[in-house]
Amino acid sequence: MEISSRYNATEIEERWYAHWESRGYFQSKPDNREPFTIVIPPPNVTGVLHMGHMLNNTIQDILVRKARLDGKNACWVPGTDHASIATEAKVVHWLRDEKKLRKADLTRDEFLGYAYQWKDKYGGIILNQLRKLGASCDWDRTAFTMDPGYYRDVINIFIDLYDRGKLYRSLRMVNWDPEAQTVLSNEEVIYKEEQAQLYHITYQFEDGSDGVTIATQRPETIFADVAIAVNPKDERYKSIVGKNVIIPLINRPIPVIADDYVDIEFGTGALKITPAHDQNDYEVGQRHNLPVIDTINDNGTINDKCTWQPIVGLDRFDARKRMKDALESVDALVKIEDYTTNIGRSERTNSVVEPKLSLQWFVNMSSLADPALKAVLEEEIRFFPPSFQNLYRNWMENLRDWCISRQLWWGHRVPAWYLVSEARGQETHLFVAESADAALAQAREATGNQFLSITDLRQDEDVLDTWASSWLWPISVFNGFENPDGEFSYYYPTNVLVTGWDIIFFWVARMIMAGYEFKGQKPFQAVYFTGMVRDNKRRKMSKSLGNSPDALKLIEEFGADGVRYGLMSSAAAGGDILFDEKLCENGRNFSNKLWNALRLVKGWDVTETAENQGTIEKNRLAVQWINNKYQSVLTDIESDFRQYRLSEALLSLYTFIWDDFCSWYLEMIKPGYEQPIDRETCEATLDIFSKLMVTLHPFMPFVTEEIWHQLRQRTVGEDCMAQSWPSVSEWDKQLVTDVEQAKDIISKVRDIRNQNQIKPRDPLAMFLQDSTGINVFLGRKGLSELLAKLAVLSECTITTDEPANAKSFISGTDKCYIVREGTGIPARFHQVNRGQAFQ
RNA sequence: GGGCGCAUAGCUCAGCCGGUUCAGAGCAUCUGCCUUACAAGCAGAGGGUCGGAGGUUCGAAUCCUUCUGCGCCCA
Repeated sequence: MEISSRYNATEIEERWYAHWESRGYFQSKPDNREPFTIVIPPPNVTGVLHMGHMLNNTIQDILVRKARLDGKNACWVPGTDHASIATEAKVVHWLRDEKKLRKADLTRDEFLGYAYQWKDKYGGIILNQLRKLGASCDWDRTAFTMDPGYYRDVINIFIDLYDRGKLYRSLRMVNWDPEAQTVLSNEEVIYKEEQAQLYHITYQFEDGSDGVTIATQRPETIFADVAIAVNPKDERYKSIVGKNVIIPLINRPIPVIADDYVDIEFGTGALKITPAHDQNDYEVGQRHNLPVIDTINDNGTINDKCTWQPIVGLDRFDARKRMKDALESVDALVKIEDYTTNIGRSERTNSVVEPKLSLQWFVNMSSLADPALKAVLEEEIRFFPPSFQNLYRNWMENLRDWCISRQLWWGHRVPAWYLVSEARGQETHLFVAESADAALAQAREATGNQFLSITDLRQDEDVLDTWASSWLWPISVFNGFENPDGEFSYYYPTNVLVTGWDIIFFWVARMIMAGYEFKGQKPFQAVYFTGMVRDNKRRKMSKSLGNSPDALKLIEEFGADGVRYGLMSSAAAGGDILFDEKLCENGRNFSNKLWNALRLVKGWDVTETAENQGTIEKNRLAVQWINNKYQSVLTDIESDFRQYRLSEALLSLYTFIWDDFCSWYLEMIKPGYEQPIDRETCEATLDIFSKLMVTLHPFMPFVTEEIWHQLRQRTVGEDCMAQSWPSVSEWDKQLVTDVEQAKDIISKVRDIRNQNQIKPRDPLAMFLQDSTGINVFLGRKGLSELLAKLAVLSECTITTDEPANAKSFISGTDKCYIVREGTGIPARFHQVNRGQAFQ
């Protein structure tokens, strides 16, 4: 049969994926085997595959395939996240651009109808793309964070936390995204240094005398000021504490107060206090019983609490532009200076986040954090690499309560009801319940009014933060809340979570909290943190930069195996990957190398026995060597897997296959042109080749499956992915060492050829300096034949004298001499060795 | 401002609970090859005071101190 000299990935990959699926290899059901469980970090339901997903899912697939080969009951649960804010933003844009609809003009139900349309159209695209990568997920288990059962779990957990006093509603300073018009958690605000300007503004005393100069970056907020604060230790201002100053332009008097919070060094040492628009100012205001004047609307425009009319209705940034001239007109502006400061922007909309006082739902973190912190510090949950423990601890020890309500519609609606009779934001009765009816029953009891009806209640409009649902993922996908004694008890805790370190707080920490809080158990044994995929300039790959290659095109070009290789070959756990297509090219080339090794092996004619005894011994030595060295490599790989050093495992396999198996072993046993090979060697070669395919399978599943089947006639179900991982046994270290030395000698002979322009085919004579060691070495059966074949020697003998005209080199402690045919070979060697032809 | 981490070949990194895989790998570079599996290839080669300085030790890339330069997290 003619086999193409190039390996063609695309046609082969599709075929084998379909085959595996049809055989049901990806499916898992509880049985008496040891389980190996991974839950996928659910991608955004309407997302598309990018480099980060490919890296992350390749790693999971490697671990799952390895576990299957190890005979474990491997279960990889796929699924998607509803991604509340991200998806809602996409739906809003879609409605605006294509349907010419504004969210504000739709009812909640109408909007959700459209959102589901969107989800049905784009949801799950990414899961199909994962199939192209070879991901061996149990697709029957595909979960979604808003599936009915999952939804119920999220709501019940809300109620449970509320009932146990760990979840509450409170008016607090929050991060407000004026564009999305929702609150954000601290983790959703990205702080970056930006150029800004510091306005030095003078507030005169009430009597019109000089006054105090403050520095602010936000001059438009002076109308919300309620005080000027100075440090009580600041000599400059001691005398004015207690006096009043007036806000420029509106001439409203405010007191000068003293508070330790003020930094004497910063700006002028005097600070304007604006409790509605700054977290720290809010706290200062609380301490001094100051009022709160909120001058900014939810959408970021100035409202009429601002008593300076010219900016009312303007966006806060447009308002700021008006301040320079206005302040100058009343002589209040001392100067404007440039400075750099950290500005917080919304992770989703990139708009500048507004600190804002708002009534929201919070989860009390302190009681949840303790066991979660302990578990990681005591390595009940192991982190790879372990250095992420520090980051984790740092965050866990400085936790603030988690704001879990969001002013969005797409998501799990807060299961709280209020009395219609009580004004919004002023509710004194809360009814937290799994349904309106249950809330009504509570309401009737609480009010003593049996005539209350559903219409007397209104449900909270908000939905929950996405992470307030995904923190239940490892539990809920196994139905661990409704049926804790079912398969949940078999699969949980899961074995390993593979995710990017950038969501260690959002998700990893919270899953750990949820595991202990709701199940009293960790959610996973280990966390493998992947690095970020960056371009070769170290920039994070992103759509906006356009530096991210199209994932599917990469797979088309290099094959899924090639891309998997490319991603893994440079991906130490936790370390960032500087991605280069070159890496995938190496992977594709590796597939091709394997393919050509197959072509060689399949091209041989087989005879029952080798042509002579020397060949038999040489081949047996080669076979023993490759099998023994394989054991040593396999031992390393096992150890690498235990430590999640997947990149190292792949690299040592790559080196072993390419260098030892292809470049050395196959050359050792390769018969001469159009010569047959003996059956014993051929069979041994097919065996080791097959084992190599099994070992490489987790990393490069497609090409290994294809070659596995080409190597031998296989029975139905005898597939590479369904094999047993080869077992590790002791190996003959001396044998391996001896052949390694033979390789060293051969390389050095080749180097001598190179340096002396001796053609590879010109035979040379080699003499080894007599010693005990070299006698044992050369006495090994087949070894001199091996040297003779690969170094192309006419003879290979031990000598006590240095031959004339010899080139010499040292291998280990042994001295070797090379002599060109007919130029310096001692006569007695001719007599002894002539006629013992090496092939 | 508080904390964590990194610095090893031209590039990307491994080694880092001290001594026989200790100076490594891949890529890149150079030399020679269209040698009947593979040019997506083959055979070779060069290249590093392990960031600087000091210390502990019989012995340091590895441990300690300090300096320099970079990165990250939190405020």
